[in-house]
Amino acid sequence: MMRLKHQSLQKKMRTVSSSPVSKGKGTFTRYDTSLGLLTKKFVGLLKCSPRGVVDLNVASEQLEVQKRRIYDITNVLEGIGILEKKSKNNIQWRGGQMPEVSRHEIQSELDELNEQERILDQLIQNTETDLRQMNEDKRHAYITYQDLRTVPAYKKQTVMVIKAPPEAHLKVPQTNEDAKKKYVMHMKSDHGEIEVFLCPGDGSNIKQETERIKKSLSEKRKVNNISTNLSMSAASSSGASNSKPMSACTAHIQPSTSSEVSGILPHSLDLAQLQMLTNYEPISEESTVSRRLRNALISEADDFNNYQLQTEDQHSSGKIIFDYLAC
Amino acid sequence: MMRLKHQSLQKKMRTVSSSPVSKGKGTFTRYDTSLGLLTKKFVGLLKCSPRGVVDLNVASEQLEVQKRRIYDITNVLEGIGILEKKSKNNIQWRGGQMPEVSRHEIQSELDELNEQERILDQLIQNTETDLRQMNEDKRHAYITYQDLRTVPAYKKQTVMVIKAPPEAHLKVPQTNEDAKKKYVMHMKSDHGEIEVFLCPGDGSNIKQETERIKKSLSEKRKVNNISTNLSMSAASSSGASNSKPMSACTAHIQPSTSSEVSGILPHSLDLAQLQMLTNYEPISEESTVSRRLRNALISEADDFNNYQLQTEDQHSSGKIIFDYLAC
DNA sequence: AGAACTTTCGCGCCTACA
DNA sequence: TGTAGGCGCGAAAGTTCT
Repeated sequence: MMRLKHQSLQKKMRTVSSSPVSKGKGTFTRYDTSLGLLTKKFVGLLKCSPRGVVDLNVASEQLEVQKRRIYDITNVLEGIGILEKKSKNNIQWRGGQMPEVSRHEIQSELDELNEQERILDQLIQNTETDLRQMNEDKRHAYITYQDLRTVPAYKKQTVMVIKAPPEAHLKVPQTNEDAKKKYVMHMKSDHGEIEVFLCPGDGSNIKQETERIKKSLSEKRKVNNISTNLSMSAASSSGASNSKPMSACTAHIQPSTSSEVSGILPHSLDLAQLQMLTNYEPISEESTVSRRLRNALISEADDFNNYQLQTEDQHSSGKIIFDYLAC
Repeated sequence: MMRLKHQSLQKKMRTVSSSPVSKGKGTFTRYDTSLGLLTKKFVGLLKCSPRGVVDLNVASEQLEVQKRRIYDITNVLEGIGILEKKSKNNIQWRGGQMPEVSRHEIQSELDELNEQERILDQLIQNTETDLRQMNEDKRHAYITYQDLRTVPAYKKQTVMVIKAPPEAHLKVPQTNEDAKKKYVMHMKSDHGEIEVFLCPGDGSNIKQETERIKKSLSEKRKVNNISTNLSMSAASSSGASNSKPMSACTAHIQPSTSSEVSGILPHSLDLAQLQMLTNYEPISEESTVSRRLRNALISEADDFNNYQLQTEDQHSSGKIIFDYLAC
């Protein structure tokens, strides 16, 4: 082969091409003669060669490069097995499968996921069993004020415990002025009574909140809708002893019964309620929590749109209704 | 990066490996440090790297090569698009499809084959049509002595025209002493008569051949087998006028009819016979021609083994039999 | 903006090998 | 006695630090 000491002539006027930042016209960057680009060209040449056979000398002059560079390419491609030296100066493309890198890796990832699924299935199984057992013996199916206050996610929240029959409906509709500290809550029961317990944070203005609810309840009862204003920041943020005696507010709302406030949570809660109270995650973001709450509590009825109307009709026929408003 | 002026230390004791002719122990050939092998190693390293990501520095020391070499590899692999520079000093394997070289070629080959099939279908179609038409109007369904003699492949052959009913059987069994100039031919017909015409080459010993056959026929008729000796070289090899009057030998073989020799081919041939006579190729090799002939003439029955026995039974009940022997 | 490094890699010298 | 190809120099291209 030719021995060229310093032939700057070789670098003659290149066909003006280059992808990355080839500014100026006559200026050609390193990219123009790069191995990568050359490889592309080489493969292109291979593409239109019959049988995928290429003569290296031909390639060399066709691509206007020293043969030395061609060797670089063929050697590597041969290395990964997609090329084949057919004879002197002749290589041939060999389609075939690529080395299938990271196959083992995909496999292990798959195994991992399978194991994960298995574990989750196991957990579901366990939980179902537990629930079944728990449902059979409800003697200890209750929670205390302490239990509730221990839930980290509820620590700085205003917490209300609602006791209602299974078929009861609860809705927390999307407020017009979203993202505002204003929450509305509707609830109705066809067969049993609804009880609402306020579980304020420690040391805060319990009395104030309780008073508000009481006031609101007694006021609104005449109008079918019982609502109350309760600032969300009312719950104190200063942590203190959790072991103090239960302090809650209960609102029994029945047409024939007057509302009252109790300092003790009832000894038995409905299963569904228990679930919704214990099934929490340690998430502190308010919006998330409230959204989760909404999702958790709303039952079958999506026809709550008609709710307001129905209320009026059914109130006098023994239905229980409770509406709550906080801003 | 380190600048190594002439570090023969770099080429230290290699891990003893090498596939092609690595003789001696300490001796390591160029192959040990070849780009091809290095590429294999590199891919191997890639294989067990999580996510197919590899740090070039790590690869460099792991494979015990200058980083420069790694660049050679990555650049080429990047060129064909199965690697990707993820960031400085980091590349990532990209599975994906290979450039699919010579796809266009396969496609064109496919097109070509399809076209070829189309043409063949067309030819079959035409032939069928022609045959149908020909069968409807047999007025011109005959060939002359000239026609036969014009067929180049038969020019130096001894040619016999056989006229027999469609259901007739013909067999040219494999001779024991193969490749010898000895041919045997059996033929039988259940319903119609068999006619055999000899079409000798021009100027040759027609009379001799004819006489032989006649003699043989009359001799063997009593023994059920009609055979004749006929040297294959009898047909002349000196080409002359093809237009001379038809000269052939006909053998009518019927139990109740005496054999005769006619100088003229009959005016109508059976379709199948026409086919077998005209369907030739310009092949001059004798063995090929005879094999083709055999294939063309043998009909359904491969049970010709029983032939000799059957012959005796059926000869008297109106079956026609013709055997021919040439050596 | 540009000095000071680092990384990338074109390029062709030079030799193992046939 | 060439070819095939290892090998590393030194410059271009990128980064980081003034």
